[in-house]
Amino acid sequence: MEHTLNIAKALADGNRMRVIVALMSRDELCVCQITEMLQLAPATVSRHMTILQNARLVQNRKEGRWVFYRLLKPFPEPLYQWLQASLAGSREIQEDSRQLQEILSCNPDDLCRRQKNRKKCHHSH
Amino acid sequence: MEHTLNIAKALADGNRMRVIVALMSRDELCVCQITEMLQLAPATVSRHMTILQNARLVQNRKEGRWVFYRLLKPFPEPLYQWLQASLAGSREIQEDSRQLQEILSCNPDDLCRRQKNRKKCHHSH
DNA sequence: CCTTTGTTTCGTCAATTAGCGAAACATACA
DNA sequence: TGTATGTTTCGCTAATTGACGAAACAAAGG
Repeated sequence: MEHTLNIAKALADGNRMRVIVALMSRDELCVCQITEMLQLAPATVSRHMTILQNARLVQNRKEGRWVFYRLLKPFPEPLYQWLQASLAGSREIQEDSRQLQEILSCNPDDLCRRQKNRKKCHHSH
Repeated sequence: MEHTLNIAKALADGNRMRVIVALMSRDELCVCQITEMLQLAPATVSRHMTILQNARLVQNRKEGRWVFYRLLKPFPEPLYQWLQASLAGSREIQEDSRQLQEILSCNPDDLCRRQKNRKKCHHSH
């Protein structure tokens, strides 16, 4: 039961659920892109991704300085269908999807620059 | 997303997952029977069942002093299939199933008497 | 009524978890 | 080799959660 329970625990967090659903239609996402979508500290995102990876829901691929995550294949089919059916109409998920289009339209470099600027901005407060 | 997340949270606990799986093959179970299976305090079991009910995974029916819980229909089909497939071979679940046969073989009265005896036994330590 | 009994609610405590910043790591590039 | 940059690990804090016992509730039966 342990593995099944780990999957349930991995999904029992709103941010992690958003990531999984995002990956269901996006093939792969870089950590910095996920960070942008969730609006969390990189350290926090990294921690979430580790939990998802330990639950064997995602896998990662390094490319230079970037780490890209994707769903681990084979992804449990019933789980996939459940999330798909349950969250298709969710406002938050749709908003994530819309924002991801924006995020993906610029390359990771620009994205990370944008994040750095935001950080500076926060410090000025 | 809130409802979907509530379901994931409801399943993200070993004891609650055991209850759901037990109800997948047992139609309905009394609180005292679930208490016997999980070996937890009645108050704790009641709390778990409330969480499952708020997630709309179970419903209850009162009969005299007893409260029987069953899966709420319609139970999300993909979720049902996922649990079925993932936990069919689980040692713990099989052990629960075996023990439930025992529990169900005596009527609730005897069961609760047994629980009371165990409680007295604990006090004597 | 009053007692018994099964369940739930409440209050509390210990354990777990999500979040962050700082520091460590790792990789590219000057 | 040194610096910049993306990611992860570590240490800590605040919030959440699971567990229990005591007390409240609800239903049956003397």
